[in-house]
Amino acid sequence: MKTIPIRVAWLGEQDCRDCVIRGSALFAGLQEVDFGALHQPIEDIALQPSSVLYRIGERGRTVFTLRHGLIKLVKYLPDGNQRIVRLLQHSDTLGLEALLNQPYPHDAIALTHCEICTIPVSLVERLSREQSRLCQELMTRWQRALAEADRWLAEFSTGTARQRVARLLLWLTEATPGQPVPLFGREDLGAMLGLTTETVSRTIAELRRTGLIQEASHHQLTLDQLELHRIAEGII
Amino acid sequence: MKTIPIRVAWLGEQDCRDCVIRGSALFAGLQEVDFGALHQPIEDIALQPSSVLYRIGERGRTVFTLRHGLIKLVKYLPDGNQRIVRLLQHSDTLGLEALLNQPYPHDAIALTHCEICTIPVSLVERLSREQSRLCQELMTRWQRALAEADRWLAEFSTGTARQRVARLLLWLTEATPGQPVPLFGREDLGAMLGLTTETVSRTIAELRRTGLIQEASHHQLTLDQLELHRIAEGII
DNA sequence: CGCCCAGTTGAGGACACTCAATAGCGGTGG
DNA sequence: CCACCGCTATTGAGTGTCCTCAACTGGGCG
Repeated sequence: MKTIPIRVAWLGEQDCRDCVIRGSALFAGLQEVDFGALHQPIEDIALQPSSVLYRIGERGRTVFTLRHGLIKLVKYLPDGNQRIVRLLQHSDTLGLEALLNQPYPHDAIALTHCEICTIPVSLVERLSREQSRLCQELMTRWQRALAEADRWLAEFSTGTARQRVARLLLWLTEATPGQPVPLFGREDLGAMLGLTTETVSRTIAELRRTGLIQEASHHQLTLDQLELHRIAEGII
Repeated sequence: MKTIPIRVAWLGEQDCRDCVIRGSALFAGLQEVDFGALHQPIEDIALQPSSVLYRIGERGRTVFTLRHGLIKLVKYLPDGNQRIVRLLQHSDTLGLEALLNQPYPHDAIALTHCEICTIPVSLVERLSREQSRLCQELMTRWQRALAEADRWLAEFSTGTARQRVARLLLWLTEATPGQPVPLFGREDLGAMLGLTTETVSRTIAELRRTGLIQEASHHQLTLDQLELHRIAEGII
């Protein structure tokens, strides 16, 4: 795992510079937080594309918040195939399982350049003993993950290849409306959508030919959202 | 919603008779629990097959624990199709979203006869303010739901129809090993596996013809687990 | 410059979907 | 008790989509 220490930062923070402790999402609203006496410091690390944050089965003592970038959570099927179960974006939390002393249930692998806060479980445990408000915040994180999981099951596992690709592209714009959308490797796209790389390739080629997507710059797409929506919903 | 009040019971309880408060899973380990002054009582209700516990979008003030039976969580796609996102079994928790003042994100509908505990959110909120241990229990519930969701995404949305059906049947035996497995309507099975009713029907007919499943009694199957495992993993 | 990997494209076939007709089951009423 | 109805499950034929296997292309990098 290639990590580059940068600076101290916190869960769900919008901007890093003035973020120290107070403004944080997870720790927001807590009074009298004592951050002293940590065995393990909180830090902010950077990951290159395709580097591994953690592996399935590892028992970490760390929870992560994604400050910037995209991370894939990967599961492996008995037949050796892999399936990308979810993508995490800005301000999402990873590795909550560590709070329950459970091994991580996926591989977490960077898809783009990522900046990630590492929070020691011990800190969360200590604070949650004193501050019941933290419990609410944590549950919100769990809930968000579950809602995403359900959505992936419904949207990216049903319908034709065209529909699934369209839905995924639209999903990617949601986080950053108006911005161009990063395009991933065909293999990753296939693993997200339950399709083969060839099918994804063909589908994207066709969308490009009909002008619904255009390569603005290197691996950056601009979308015809209206038409893609119609495809996603099966109108076309 | 057809409900039949039965008796007071608690989250995750194994047996109802001697369950009052102490032995409960969610409330286990809490000291000095004061159950007085509840606006809304805790009760145990029963549901008939295909009756609705709650609907998507409703804002309930209740969390549920399934004591007995099977419940499907249903999502609806933009194109009108429905997808069963998860099945809940004995001792699973439903409606945790109510704790966060969120609307329920699915329809919850009974597949079999069900017995369900209803727990007012107000009680959980009050207790979690005092007892940090409850937070841990709640997170465990969230984690369990998320793990199931991920599993459904991996197992029931990839592979051939044969594989998916085999995996689902095996999943159903896990909760009650050795016991016969209930067989649902083909439409429900299709919605669980992302297949059409016809495909499910054909697949099950073929499994029955080859003797891998046998109808022990009315809608109760006995399985050739060994062979089904081989199918599930794509060895056949 | 040439290698290597990722993406594209093609041909053929397998699988699941669609539409449609039939069979089976359970309930109701004569 | 049987006849009839309605619903669900089954089965069939034909089609379409996606998968498989394989060849080819092109860009990035040593």
